[in-house]
Amino acid sequence: MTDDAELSDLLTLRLGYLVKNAYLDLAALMARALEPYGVHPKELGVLSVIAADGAERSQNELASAVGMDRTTMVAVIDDLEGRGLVERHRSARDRRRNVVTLTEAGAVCLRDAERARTEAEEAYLAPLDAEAAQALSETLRILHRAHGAARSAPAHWPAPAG
Amino acid sequence: MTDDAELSDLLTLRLGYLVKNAYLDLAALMARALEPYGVHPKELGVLSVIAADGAERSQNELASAVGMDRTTMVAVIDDLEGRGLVERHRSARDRRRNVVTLTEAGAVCLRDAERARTEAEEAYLAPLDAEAAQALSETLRILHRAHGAARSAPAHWPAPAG
DNA sequence: TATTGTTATACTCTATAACTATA
DNA sequence: TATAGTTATAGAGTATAACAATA
Repeated sequence: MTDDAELSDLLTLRLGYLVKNAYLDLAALMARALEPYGVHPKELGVLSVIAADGAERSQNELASAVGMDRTTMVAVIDDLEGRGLVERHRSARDRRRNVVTLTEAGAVCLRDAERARTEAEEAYLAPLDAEAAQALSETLRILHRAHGAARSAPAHWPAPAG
Repeated sequence: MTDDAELSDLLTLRLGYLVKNAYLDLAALMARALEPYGVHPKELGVLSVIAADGAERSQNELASAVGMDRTTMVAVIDDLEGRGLVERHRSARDRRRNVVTLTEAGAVCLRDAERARTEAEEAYLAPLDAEAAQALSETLRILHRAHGAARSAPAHWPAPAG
C-alpha cells in the first residue's frame, strides 16, 4: 500500500535524480533571473570569460573555456554581436582567429546580469544554513576536479604554470 | 596576465557550472555503468517505480512519478516492452488505462542494473569522505523539497496522507 | 598539413496539438 | 466534458562533416 508520496520519495533516494533536479531547478531559476537583462545563462558565461581576461580570446578559446563546441559558439557570438554586446575582429597576428571583445553596452549588461546571477544563487541556496551552502560548493568543486577534469581542460590548451 | 588555468577556475566559482557539470558527469558515468544491462538511466527509473509498488500503475502515473511527459513515456514503454522487460495490459476497472508490469526478465534486469547504479554512485562519491558524501545527499534533498516541489508533485495526484 | 571560423546537416531529448477510445 | 494512450510534429540544444581562409 505504497501511496504516491512514498513513490516520489523513492526517487529522492537516488543521487542521479537529486543532481538532475538540482540542475534543472537552478537553470530555470537562473534563466528567469537573467531574463530582464536579455541574456541566457550560457551567454553570461561567455561574457564573463571575455571580461575576465586582458588577453585577446578567440571564439575557439571561448568555446573551450565554457565547454561548448566551436560551431555552437558561432551562433552565440552572432546573437551577442547582433545585440551590440560584443564585437568581432580578426587578430592581427593570426588572421584565422576572431578576437571577441566586450562593447560598453556589453560591459553594462555583464555587470547587471552578474549581480542578478549572484542574487539568484543566493535565493537558490537560501533553504540551507551558511555552513551547508559553503560545503555544497566545496563538495561540487572536489567532484568537478575528480570527474570533469578531462572535459574542462582541453588537450590543446597550455598546461597550468605552477 | 590571466592564464588558461585561472580562466577555467573562474567558472568553477559559479554554482550553475558546478551543478551542471555534476549532472553531466554523473549522467555519463551512470549511462556507462548501465550499458552492460541494456538500460538507460531514464528507463531504470521507470522500472524501479513499477517494481516499488504493489498497486497497478498506468503509463500516465509512471510519467508523473519520474517527471516526464506522458507522450514521452509511450516510447519508453514501447522500448521496454520490445525488449521483453515489461508488459502492457488494459486495466479492467478503467479501460483507458494501460497498466504496466514487470516481466521476469525485467525483474532480473532491474536487480542487476540497480546494483550497477549503486556502484556507480559510490564511484562518483569516492573522492569525498563519508561525511561530505552524506551531507551532499541531504543538502540536495533539502533543495529539492524547497525548489522542485511543484514539479515533483503533479496537481492531479492525491496529496500525501499525513 | 593543421587550425579557425563558418555553414549545413543530423541527432537527441522533450514538449505541444490533435486524434481515438473510453469514462 | 474530461482523461489515457497514441501519433505526428516542432522546438531546443548540441554535435559532426565539409569547406574556405590562413598558418
